[in-house]
Amino acid sequence: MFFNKVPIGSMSKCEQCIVREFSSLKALNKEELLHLSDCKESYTIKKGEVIFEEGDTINGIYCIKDGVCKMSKLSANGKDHIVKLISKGELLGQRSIISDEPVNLSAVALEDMEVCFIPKTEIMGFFDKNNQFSMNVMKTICGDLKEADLHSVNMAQKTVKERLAETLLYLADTFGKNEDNSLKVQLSREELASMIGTATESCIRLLSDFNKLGLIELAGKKITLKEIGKLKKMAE
Amino acid sequence: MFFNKVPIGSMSKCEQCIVREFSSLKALNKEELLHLSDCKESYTIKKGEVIFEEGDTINGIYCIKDGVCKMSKLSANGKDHIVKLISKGELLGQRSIISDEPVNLSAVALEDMEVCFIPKTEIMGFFDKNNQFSMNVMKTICGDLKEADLHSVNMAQKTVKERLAETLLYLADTFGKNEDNSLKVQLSREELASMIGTATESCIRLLSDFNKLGLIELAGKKITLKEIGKLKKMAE
DNA sequence: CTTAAAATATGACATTTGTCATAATAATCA
DNA sequence: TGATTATTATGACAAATGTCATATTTTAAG
Repeated sequence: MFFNKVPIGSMSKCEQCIVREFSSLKALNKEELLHLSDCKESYTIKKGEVIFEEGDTINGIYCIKDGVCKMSKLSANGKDHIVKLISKGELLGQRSIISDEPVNLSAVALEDMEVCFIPKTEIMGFFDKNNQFSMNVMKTICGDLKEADLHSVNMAQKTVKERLAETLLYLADTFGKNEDNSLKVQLSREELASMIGTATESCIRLLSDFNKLGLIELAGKKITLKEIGKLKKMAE
Repeated sequence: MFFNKVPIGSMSKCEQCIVREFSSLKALNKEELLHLSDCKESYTIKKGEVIFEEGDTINGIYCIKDGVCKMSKLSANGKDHIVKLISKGELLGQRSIISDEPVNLSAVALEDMEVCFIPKTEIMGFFDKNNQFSMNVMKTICGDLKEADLHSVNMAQKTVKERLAETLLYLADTFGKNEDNSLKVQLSREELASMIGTATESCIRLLSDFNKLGLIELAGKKITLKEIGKLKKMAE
């Protein structure tokens, strides 16, 4: 890993970290948090940097303090497929650590990020001693599983147009909008296509159609949703 | 639930149940198994019967002693999509119990089944007191999650032909073959189509093509894989 | 066994989506 | 800034897939 390690001086104490409250880590007690502060490492990751790649063995999990990254998988035909986006407050790499297997997805920063790396030994200790933490992790993974099942049904049953509408709404709901009302996460057309599982040209074409229909507004990379209701109907 | 409850006399003790060894329940100790024997209920389920339906609240999990069932989800367009098949040795409903939510998939028997119902309270007790059990469940769900992610990538990136080849191989690998070498699990064309996410006609047509190419052999509902190697290549 | 119903099969055609070519625009860098 | 490259956009066409119609076969029911 070649990230910028944030110097000691600016390292925040886990106890005071708000982000922690949004993840399974909220179950940790004072003592555990103090210990965690000592062994975690803070990193800044620049847009486009790879956190880990499919097949890598990781030795801990990443707690995302800020920013968004894409989780993708290389398909047999050589195309990258974005399986999901992960953002502030989520943990990265839990599955790999629990299964004791290499990661099955690649993680790449979509914008500048701040993350904390928590060593595997530490996590395993929490599993061992803190039942609530284990339950939290289990619930998170169960939520992920539900999402994933729903996702494959959508991929299998919905048209590209429906999937595009749905994805745009998801991006707006999950990552919010800028002051000018445009989507906060900026994806290239290629990335968007790779999320909905279609060719880049098809994605561009449909965006163009949506634009002409007045459902969205395109301005360079910026996408603004204009007719949420109609988009919802379109996503079925 | 309206299954046939197997009378006390024929109820097997969990301690002697071999199937248990294949699931997370293998972590249970003697004492826990004795307690489990007392509170579990055995059922036989006939082919086609519904174990639970999407949205149902279940009050425990099912341990599958024998048989195969399909887990499906209704998509917005009204079509049923089969997300996965579950068979002997697997637990049904873990996600729902852990998340404390209704089930998100329906479970329907594809053949006659034997299952044991284990009440939620019992499971929660195991989570509380038996760390190894919790870890086993976590690992199982992590495996499911990995599968599910791979599944959506396949749905998104592969052609119907590739998905059909892949699914046939999966059925052979996972559920085995009869003495005549035909696939053990018998799915209707409609069900097969619903697994690979395509129209029934398209599925039939492709099976027909595979047949003409000598890759498989069709005899009524029976499907026999003749050219595993070529099918693997086809599935990419 | 006969008949009705369901499942499987096939053809014809429309629609969706992918691919390749090329143009227009935006971003990057010397 | 100007040149170069990457991204976005659009057209033309081919390939894949869905839909509807209609046989044919299999299964179930009486």
